[in-house]
Amino acid sequence: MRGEAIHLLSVKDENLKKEITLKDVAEAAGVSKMTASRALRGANDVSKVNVEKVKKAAKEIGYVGNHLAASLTKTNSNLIGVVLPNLTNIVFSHVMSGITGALDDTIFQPVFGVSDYDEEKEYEVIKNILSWRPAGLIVTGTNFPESTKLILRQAKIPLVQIMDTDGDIIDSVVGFSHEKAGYDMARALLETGRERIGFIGCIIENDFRAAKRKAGFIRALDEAGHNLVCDYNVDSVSTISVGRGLVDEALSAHPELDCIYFSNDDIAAGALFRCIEKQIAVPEDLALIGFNGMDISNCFPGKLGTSVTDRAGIGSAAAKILLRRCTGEMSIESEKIVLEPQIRLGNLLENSSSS
Amino acid sequence: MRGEAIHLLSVKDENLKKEITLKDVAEAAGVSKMTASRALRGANDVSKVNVEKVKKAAKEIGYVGNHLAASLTKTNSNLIGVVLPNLTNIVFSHVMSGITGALDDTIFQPVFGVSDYDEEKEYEVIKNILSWRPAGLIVTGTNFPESTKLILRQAKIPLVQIMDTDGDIIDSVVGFSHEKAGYDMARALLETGRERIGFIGCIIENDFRAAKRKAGFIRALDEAGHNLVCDYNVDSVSTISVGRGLVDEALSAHPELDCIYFSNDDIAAGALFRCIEKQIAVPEDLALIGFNGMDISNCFPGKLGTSVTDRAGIGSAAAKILLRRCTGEMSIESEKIVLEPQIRLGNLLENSSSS
DNA sequence: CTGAAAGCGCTAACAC
DNA sequence: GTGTTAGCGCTTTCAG
Repeated sequence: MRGEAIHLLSVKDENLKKEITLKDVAEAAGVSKMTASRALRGANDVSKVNVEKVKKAAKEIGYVGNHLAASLTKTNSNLIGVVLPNLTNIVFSHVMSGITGALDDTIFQPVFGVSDYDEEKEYEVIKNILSWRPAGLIVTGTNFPESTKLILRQAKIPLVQIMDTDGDIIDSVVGFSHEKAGYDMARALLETGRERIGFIGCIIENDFRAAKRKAGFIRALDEAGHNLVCDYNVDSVSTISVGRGLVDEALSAHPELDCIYFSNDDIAAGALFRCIEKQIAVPEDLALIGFNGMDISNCFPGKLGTSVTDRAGIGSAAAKILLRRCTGEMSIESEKIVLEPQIRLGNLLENSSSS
Repeated sequence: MRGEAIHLLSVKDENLKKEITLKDVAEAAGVSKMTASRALRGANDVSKVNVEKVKKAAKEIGYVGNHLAASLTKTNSNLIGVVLPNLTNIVFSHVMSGITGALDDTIFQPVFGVSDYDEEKEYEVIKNILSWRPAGLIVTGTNFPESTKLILRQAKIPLVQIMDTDGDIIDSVVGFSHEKAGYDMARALLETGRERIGFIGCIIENDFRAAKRKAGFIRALDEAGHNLVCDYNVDSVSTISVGRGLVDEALSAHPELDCIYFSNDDIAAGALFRCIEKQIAVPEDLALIGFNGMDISNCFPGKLGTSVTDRAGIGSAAAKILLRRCTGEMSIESEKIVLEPQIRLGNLLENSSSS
């Protein structure tokens, strides 16, 4: 019994002792902890001989630095917090991709949270991420409840809000006005002579940006003396099949439609697929307009209209702002970067009744 | 000069003093740091009165805990490392989504890294993430160079390899055999009577899984006494347009083709779009087979074949393994979870020459 | 149930 | 160039 207990103890001891620290590296290299520490980061004031010795020792004993401890000595860590509403929507994957791309080869690592378009959850996620004392934070959108804005401000770290420039801006922002994007597209469509325009969308609750595009779109129609011919909205995910179904419904209820504005490219593509089956000429008889300029918007080149957004560019620009503000002098001011979507109407331009 | 210096100092002091710590909470609540600490986590041995006092004080002074310091006292943090090859491919977004979903409402937060299918970079990313002393780690794939396997093993934390079950498994694994997936699909196609089968893929270097599917596919053809009629491979991203272009090329060079296997759904869909334009009957005259069962594989229901994979399920299962192993007794064993893809051939089944 | 002391692994600041 | 000292904010002992 006793022997076994001792054995267990020694095993446990071995596991605990396992953690290889800077001290071990220092001893193995025959220098002090400080010299080892300095040598392992970019050595400024360490002799070449010692740098070599330390790096060699570290590699040999398999030393893995402890960012936790290192960060504790500074006011914050080398983590960059990222809060996105969703990841199944590939738009945000592109954003995330832009962020990770910009953070490549830097000392920063993204810590990630998803809000699921839920304000409560978003608050909790942000709070949790702030507990890791990130050097900077990227959050999506400009519509936050007061409580969230409070902790964001109190964090006293560089903050970049992305995607949307319409609402409240706390610090820096990268994106564009979705209201304007919707407005501009409506103007462009009206210019091609289309007037009997409908809307079909998958705008889930709290997707403020899709709602803003729609609002801007309606505002432009209104200014031109038009209304939406029809207005369908479903709370769903499988957007291609939703587009297939709703375009059918819309066309039977409103055969006069000559254009439909969709909340995104997927649902517009779904509608196109259905129109191809029904042999409806797109865009000649019916223009279909999506949003984002994803790969799928080119499924049949020229057929779908869209606003091409630079998702990765937004993520990248946001991360770069943080890099500037976290590494450079703290004097760097807040920035506002607007990356306007590019309207692409394809064949619709060749078929405008005004030409 | 002197006055200014003092002023600057005092400003700096103010900023530094800014950090609100547990001590401040304790003082505000009139208890010791320890009582405050215990009260703020799930209090077991703290009087209800004190729990209330502490929580109230914390909220009032806007205290945000410091996970960095908390983690330093334990052997590792509440971070979960996640390393994926890529995020522009929506497959990995779905995986990530599954991971964050499973980590919701837990104390764990994902720390994220992208390898870009580059082994060097993957090694660096893993090493960097390990420096944050994560409680567990999720990595993609089963093909790692020796150096990477070494640090993975030395980390002594629960590890889950995802997506692929074919290669070297270090600890736990969630995914399926891509070799078998390719093999099974070829068998299924041969059973429908298709025999003049080609391959078109976007398999970038180090995308071991796509390569394994292709290898398994070829093995099944070989066993049945067949060869690939044609074999196109490009290193590109815009897969829809690649599919459009390559199917044209393949058909003019090999008009006898009755089936094409693609490396994924996007490129298969691109090919389908082109075939629709050319009025080629799919799948009657030409079967097109993708992989993953993404939304786009249903663009024209029944037309495309595919293997439906559960990406989110893989991410979720991997995260749950880590949760079990990080929170439960450490005695929990390694796990292997296989989530086989489901073959979906759509209209091809109704058109098989064997029926 | 509560508190005091010690220390997690590292680095800034100051000696030498 | 290099080493020593102190301490980041928290939690784990262990003593009340």
